[in-house]
Amino acid sequence: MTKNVPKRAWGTAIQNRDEQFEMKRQVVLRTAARTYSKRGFHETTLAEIAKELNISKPTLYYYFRSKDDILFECHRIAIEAITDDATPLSGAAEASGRERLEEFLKRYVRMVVDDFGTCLVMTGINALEPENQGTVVEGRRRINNALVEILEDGSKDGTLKCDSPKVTAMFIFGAMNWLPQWYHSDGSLGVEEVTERLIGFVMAGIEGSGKASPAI
Amino acid sequence: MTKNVPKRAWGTAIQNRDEQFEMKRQVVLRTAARTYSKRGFHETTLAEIAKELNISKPTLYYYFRSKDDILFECHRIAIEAITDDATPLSGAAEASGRERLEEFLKRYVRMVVDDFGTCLVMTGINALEPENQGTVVEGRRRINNALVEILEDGSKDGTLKCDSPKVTAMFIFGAMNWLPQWYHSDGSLGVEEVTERLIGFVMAGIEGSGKASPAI
DNA sequence: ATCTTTTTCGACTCATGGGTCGAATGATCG
DNA sequence: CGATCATTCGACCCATGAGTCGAAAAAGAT
Repeated sequence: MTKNVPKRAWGTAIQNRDEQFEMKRQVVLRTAARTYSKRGFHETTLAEIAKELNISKPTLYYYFRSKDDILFECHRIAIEAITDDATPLSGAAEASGRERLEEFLKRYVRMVVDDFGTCLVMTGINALEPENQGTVVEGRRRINNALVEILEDGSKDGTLKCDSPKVTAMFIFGAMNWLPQWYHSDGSLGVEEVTERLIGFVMAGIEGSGKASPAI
Repeated sequence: MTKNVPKRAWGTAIQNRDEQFEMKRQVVLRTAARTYSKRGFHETTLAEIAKELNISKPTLYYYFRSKDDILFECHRIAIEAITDDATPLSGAAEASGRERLEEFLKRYVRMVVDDFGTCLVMTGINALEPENQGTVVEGRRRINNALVEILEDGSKDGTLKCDSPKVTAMFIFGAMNWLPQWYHSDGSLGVEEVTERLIGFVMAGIEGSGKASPAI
């Protein structure tokens, strides 16, 4: 049952039809993700996206079923970028909690700073149709659990002193999900530096989120 | 030039017309803020809000100019809740940076957990008409600066060891602005407890956001 | 060159929901 | 008890933008 893969002239540099199709889809998605993030989903019209790409609105419908569909794909890509990576979500089992946490933070920041991640975080799920909402919520839940798990494991192996991992996880996600609101990769501040500072902030913060603060 | 304040029967318990008017406005705003937050601004129709209150859509227009206007008012109230409080935004001048930070966090959390604060954080500014957008952005900028200032002052007086206050401030706002996404005041976790943990997290985290994290 | 399939778009449809109008109802006052 | 003002709503208007259709152009295939 070997697939009938056609020999092609020009080698692999020049794409065949299917590749072109897929490529165009990707371009639409990136453009959409950026515009959705910048101007908001409902404020963005398909005509706008089409214009940006110098194509017509019906052409968009040749590649996607609906406006929601485009948004959903953006979300899916972002979630997949973390979920389906080579390494499992909660990191290599043999690594310490602290190491796995650092790795997780790096990956998440990388994701959230990218067009699709930014889109995931900045456009709510409200716009999605119910069925797709479920999928996205489920994906986010898994990412969520992964972090909580890491924090718990870190507490057990002693590399992270963290009681109330659930609450702490939320603080951490908050700090990261807010990134797209202020961080612009073309600014003077590099992603690496921000990531470093975030890691520092979180690592130190974890110790503090358990202790009661001094009496008021 | 004393204002002609009319004597009223029934004392102050029963409201006069102006008070009723204002009261009804408030009720609309609260309902709108909640619905906007829960379902999203664009997913919410005015008919819906009207129905929830057992009134008709045109009646809403007797109290507000437009759908945007309602949203704007919600944002305004939230911002005012912090900005126009008795104490100045950056806290009493004689207090230490650390004390002022704690106070700021408490006030901000209180605000963001309230209906209007939640609405401010969860509905983007994209929906607002340009002019109002400016006002809201300006308000948020001032709150932003207040926190940065506190962090800077804390570094100077030695009660907070924080270089890069701007980045740190963003982490902090992120952690707090994410609260409405997961925290529900009717759950088992009290606002006070969350606030305590947040303060702990932030206080400890600040120290860490300067230090470079250990090499990988 | 001609036939087939893929890709594109001009010109539509149409549901939705924000916003308006004028008339009806209710309160207040002299 | 009218006269006046505040409040409410049923019925309407209408701009907008998502989505469709059928036909034309482009790209391959034979």
